[in-house]
Amino acid sequence: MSTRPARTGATKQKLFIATLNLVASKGMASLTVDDIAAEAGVAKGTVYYNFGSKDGLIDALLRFGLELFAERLRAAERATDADDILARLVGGALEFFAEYPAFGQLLVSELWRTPGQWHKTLNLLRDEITSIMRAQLRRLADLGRLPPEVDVRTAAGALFGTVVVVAMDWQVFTPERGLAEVRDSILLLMRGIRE
Amino acid sequence: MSTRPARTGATKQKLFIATLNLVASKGMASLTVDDIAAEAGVAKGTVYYNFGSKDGLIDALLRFGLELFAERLRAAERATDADDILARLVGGALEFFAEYPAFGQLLVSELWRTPGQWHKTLNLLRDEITSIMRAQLRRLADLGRLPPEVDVRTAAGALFGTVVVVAMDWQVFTPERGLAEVRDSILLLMRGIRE
DNA sequence: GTATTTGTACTGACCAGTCAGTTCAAAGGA
DNA sequence: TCCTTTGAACTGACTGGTCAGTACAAATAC
Repeated sequence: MSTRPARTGATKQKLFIATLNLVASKGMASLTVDDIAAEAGVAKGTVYYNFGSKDGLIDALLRFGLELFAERLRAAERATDADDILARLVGGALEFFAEYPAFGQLLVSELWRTPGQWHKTLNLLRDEITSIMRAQLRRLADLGRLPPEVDVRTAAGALFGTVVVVAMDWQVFTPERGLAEVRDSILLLMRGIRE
Repeated sequence: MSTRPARTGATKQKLFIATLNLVASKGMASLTVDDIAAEAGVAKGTVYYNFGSKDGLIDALLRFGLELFAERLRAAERATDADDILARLVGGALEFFAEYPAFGQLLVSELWRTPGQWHKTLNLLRDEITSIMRAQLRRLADLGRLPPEVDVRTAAGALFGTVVVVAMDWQVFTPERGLAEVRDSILLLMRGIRE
């Protein structure tokens, strides 16, 4: 292909990282384009050259991050048995949030916002995530590990909510806990509430 | 308590409702004091007379709403058996989100934001909510319905996350489903993933 | 007669987005 | 080899609008 998209990519990535850093330290509310540019060591105009608008930047960042997230989840597709499916779904999600905690924050604070310009993008990407989860839950159901009356869509939502909230709590309140420990708590819980 | 000046309460409530209406229709991002005052049919100065600042208004609204939420959850305290505990926790939460969907939106989009002025308030109130959940989950554990190795704190987080996400999805995507149906999906799911 | 509300006009900070100008590496002559 | 051109990438001072918060005198409740 073309000889050097490397340069373009570098600037965009610097801006992504700067944005995530600022979200982590100052929060989404006080995120200004001036700050992002300064943090990235780049002129404000560069942001507009590369992304067109602040919304464009956030939109691209969301796509970028959710693609990484989806990749982690797809690890579950390679699972061989039922226990492995759930363990990989939950573990993959936790891995992602451990690696990009600021992204979790960004995701959670934007996902259910009513009208933002990038709401459409988000719902699209959310569908991608939950469809991966739904597919794996359907496998679980086929293996007889999920009662047939359970609505897979609801289950996917519940799984997503559980993992996101537990991951955020983990990062914020008990970061000293290991990933495996947190993952196993969730798995144990999911198998543990019985009749 | 002191005899309540009904009038003050009325104005404050009008402002709460107006704020929730605007959050529902236009989102949190474009929420202005001028709009809120207009929506409530009140002068801008009145907002400042009653709440001191925009943050003061949001802060008070958050306290107000989370207190209502906590009340719904406390219904679980009156549960007699184990199944009833979970059903009331989940049902109470869903009831609340069905009645005040805008509040769910507000809650979710602000809860994990890093530094906002009212973040401290939110975490305080969040503790109130999860401590109610923790107490009930401990009861479940005492009744032998939760494996002793399950960390109650994690379980409370998971339950909270599940209910919030499922409730938001319900309101946004399938509002035609009945509350009982959604509640039962969640309960079924919680009891359904087995070894 | 005190507490609350109104209406209008104002200030000043803040910030997304613009744009005329700069930099520089590669392409293309001569 | 040296000059010229091209254009993509980048710069940062500037603009224009928005909005939280203020001021305050008059009106209206309680």
